[in-house]
Amino acid sequence: MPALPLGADGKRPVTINDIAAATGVAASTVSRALNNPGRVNAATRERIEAAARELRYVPSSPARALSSGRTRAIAVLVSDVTNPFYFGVIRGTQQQLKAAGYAQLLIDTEDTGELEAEMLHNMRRSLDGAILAASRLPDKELARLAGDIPLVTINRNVRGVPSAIIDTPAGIGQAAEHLLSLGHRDIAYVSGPQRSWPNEARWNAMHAVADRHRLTFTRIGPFPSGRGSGPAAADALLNTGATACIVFNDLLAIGILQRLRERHVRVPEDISVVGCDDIFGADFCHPPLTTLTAPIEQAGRVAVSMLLSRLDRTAAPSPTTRQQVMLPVHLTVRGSTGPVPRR
Amino acid sequence: MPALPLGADGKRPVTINDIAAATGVAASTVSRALNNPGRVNAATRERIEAAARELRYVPSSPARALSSGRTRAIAVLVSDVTNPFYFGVIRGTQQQLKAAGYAQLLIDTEDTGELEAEMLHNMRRSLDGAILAASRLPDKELARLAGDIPLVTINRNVRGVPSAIIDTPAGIGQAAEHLLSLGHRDIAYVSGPQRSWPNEARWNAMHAVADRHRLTFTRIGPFPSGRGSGPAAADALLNTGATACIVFNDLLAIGILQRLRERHVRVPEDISVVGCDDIFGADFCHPPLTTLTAPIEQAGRVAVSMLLSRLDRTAAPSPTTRQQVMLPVHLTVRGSTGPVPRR
DNA sequence: CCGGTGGCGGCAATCGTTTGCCATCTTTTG
DNA sequence: CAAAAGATGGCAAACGATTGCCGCCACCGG
Repeated sequence: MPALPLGADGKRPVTINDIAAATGVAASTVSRALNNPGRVNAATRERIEAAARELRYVPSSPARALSSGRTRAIAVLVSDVTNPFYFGVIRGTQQQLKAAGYAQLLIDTEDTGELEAEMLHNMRRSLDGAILAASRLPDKELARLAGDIPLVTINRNVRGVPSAIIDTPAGIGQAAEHLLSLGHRDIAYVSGPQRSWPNEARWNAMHAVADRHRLTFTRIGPFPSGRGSGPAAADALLNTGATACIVFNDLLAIGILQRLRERHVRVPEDISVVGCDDIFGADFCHPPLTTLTAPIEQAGRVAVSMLLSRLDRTAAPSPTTRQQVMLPVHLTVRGSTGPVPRR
Repeated sequence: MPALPLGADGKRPVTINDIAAATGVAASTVSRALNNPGRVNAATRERIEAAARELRYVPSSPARALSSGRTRAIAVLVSDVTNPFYFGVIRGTQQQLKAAGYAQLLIDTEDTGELEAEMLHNMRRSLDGAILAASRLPDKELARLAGDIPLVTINRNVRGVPSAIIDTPAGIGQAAEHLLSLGHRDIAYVSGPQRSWPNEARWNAMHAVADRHRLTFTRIGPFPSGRGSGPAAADALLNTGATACIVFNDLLAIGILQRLRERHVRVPEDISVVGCDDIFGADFCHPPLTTLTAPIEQAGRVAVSMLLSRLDRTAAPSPTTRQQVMLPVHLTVRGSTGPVPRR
């Protein structure tokens, strides 16, 4: 006999066969009664269901996965579980997955593309699909992996891979207008990680605004997107002489705020700071951060919906579901932005 | 034929049999070569390994789980994924699990004991064990579940269930002494959720300090442990006339800080506030929060180690591993505490 | 009265591994 | 040199479900 049953308390877990024996039907009938109700007589089905309840039967997901090929597990890959941005993603996906009866496997890729690809490849067999929040993988490899296993990305636009995109670039427009209306002309973009797709998109959006107003915005960075990069970023920022900045994300912005405070640069009197995402903490840091509020949880939910709808569909291409869902953001003005300082 | 293989791109996933065929040995030998290297001749093993690499073989975890009874998956149950306290837990467990080759299943119990018990029961078959961070279950039921499936708790002391305990109560002593030395005599404890075990432990510790100094501390609450409870808690706090408080956790403390600010009560000039846990944000809220710094990630890592060591051990009771690991905390003094106001 | 049809249930194969047991061959030992 | 012991590999039975296919029975229409 292989490994002893989990319980350790002697009783072997209840299987479909126990129910079959208890009700005097075949195991196959039990399986059908439980999964495919229409296929079996109402009376026997009820007897079976009663027995199942009685014996506290719980189906074995490995066994089910083995024979059906579906594991009812979805992986959610984030580049760093401690980044509060992902809290929203985790929560949103968790909610929707639970509602659909799927398990959520959380994977931290530690910001490296190799680990990401490797984990994905290794778990391929035990997953029905995966959601990639902030993938660091090159487009090509991403497309290849999407052939291996159903994928949905968040904030990453790759041809052939469905995705939920938070339209922060559009918000950048609002943020820039906000700063311009306050009189700022020298605005800097504080860049996040180099391989990050949203990072490029945000800078492009800023650049477009600059062009429209016949201005030139500067860009500094790249910086890793943690609070730890705050000091370096803040110092670089001060060097540019800009009176305002838009920062890749709130985490970095908060780090900058802290450093500016240390250096006795007043925010917003001396310099205005705008973040992106509106993460936990953006409202109670000091000063409270003006930021682009992103519907992060919603993005998680949408990503799950897209993935599940792709799984249900029996390999039909289905033109009904969109391949890209764009989610709007809005500017939330708090205390970190103000009028341009007079020279 | 049941459900089509995942790939959708035609190629059936590589199995152990493909390797067997490629190398001219039996499937069982392949299995042994890969899992039990000593059991098979070095030369053939190498041939097998080469073939496995060549074919990019990845074992099917469901199949493995089915026959071996072990899934190599561990659930981590938290009561609310958005509570930053759990970020540390999630990260700590994630690290250690990944290192040991286990998958992490994250489950949000939404703060209800029923859901917690139900999820645990339903997933029992597909898990090797579970880590309960902040269980809301009664001791008795917890002990029962521990018979079903290997369990380790964090911050919860139940006879027979191993646990990693963060010794916040000891820290409470430090915090209280800190406040006493600043001249405070009227100190309140702002209570967290009623069913929370650490909550009681913290209050008991405070009570003990009060007794030692022949003082009486007041207790207000219970409050749900979110920032949303801040206003109610702050208002109740002001009613007590206390000049300082120790709050169940940082999240609630930050909520209180915000409300006090709204009501133009100055911190720490009018009232001092101490939190617990030192979560993300405690250092950059306003004013920065004096708090008990808890080794949360470490708790997660320790919990995983305890669990895994229990799993490895072939059902031996093993007196070597401790059943309780106590982790020390320390007081981190920041800006939210100061001398007692003069009347 | 007979063939067709549909409802219902059982049989058995299958999913991909692990593992107990046995067969063979090689070594060691007394 | 025979017998015991060890090394190595194969066979086949699990593990617990799902599902294609077949058989039985009842009912229906012509």
